[in-house]
Amino acid sequence: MKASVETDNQGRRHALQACMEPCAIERGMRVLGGKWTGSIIYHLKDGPVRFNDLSRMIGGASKKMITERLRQLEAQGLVSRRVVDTSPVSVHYEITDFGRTALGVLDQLKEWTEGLPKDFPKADAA
Amino acid sequence: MKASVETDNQGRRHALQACMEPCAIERGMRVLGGKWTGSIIYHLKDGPVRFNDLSRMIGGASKKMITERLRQLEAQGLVSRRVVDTSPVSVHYEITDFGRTALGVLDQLKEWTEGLPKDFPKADAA
DNA sequence: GATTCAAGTTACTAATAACAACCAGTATAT
DNA sequence: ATATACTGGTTGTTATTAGTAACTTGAATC
Repeated sequence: MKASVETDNQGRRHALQACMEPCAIERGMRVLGGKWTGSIIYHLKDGPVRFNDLSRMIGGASKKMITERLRQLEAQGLVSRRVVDTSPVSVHYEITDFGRTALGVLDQLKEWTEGLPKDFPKADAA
Repeated sequence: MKASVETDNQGRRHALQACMEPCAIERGMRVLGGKWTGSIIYHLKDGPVRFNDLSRMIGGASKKMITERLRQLEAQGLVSRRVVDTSPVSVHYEITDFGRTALGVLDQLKEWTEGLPKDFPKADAA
């Protein structure tokens, strides 16, 4: 099942098993790889978090981005949204069981990243 | 080492361990999560591949994207580029030992994605 | 002599991400 | 009482990124 390229009897090259629709890696990245998506899921792993708290925890991301990603994750069933009738109302975001299945990937990514050289990426590797 | 939010004695909320610089998940995603980056690395895992072949294998990506990603991966040391003096010249891209350290993450992502429901993401989950 | 291949570039357009400022409504601090 | 901080977002506008198709130079093949 691996992609390859062959030369036919007329010297023309054709791809076999080409990923014409994005293959697994790519599809997965589009679910988890959006900017801040991984961080959001990861910050929800220990329990529900309120919108503004999440926004505070993920320092670099604007509220707009947080909102967009949460909506997307909610639509995909990785995260659930619950409005609590306090005053002022609070909104809790919680990871779903389905969302938890992604934590393994994120854990491993985190571990990999933490093993990178401290100066990575290097200055010349814009 | 987990992020949290606390309320101080004046009722003000502050983030602890906030990810002011992008945290590990986010930094990792920026290395591996660029569009097509994961696919490229993954397609190099079985040995060197030539530019146009790679381009053929990754059907959805334009040559421009492939070029850009390869340059970036090369600058970061995950992939190496070698010009072979054939006629016409061919250019081989090969994953480095360092690049191989990322394969674990990609493998797990691939597995996770393949376990997703066939209709994922659902039509209403734009 | 026209096409095919190599490995890319170039020019241009579409989609995403970025921030800061703002909104309504409530609660607390001075 | 009034100013500020809180709630969970939205709006407007500007960067940055991704996208395509067409083109390039030079050698080999039909």
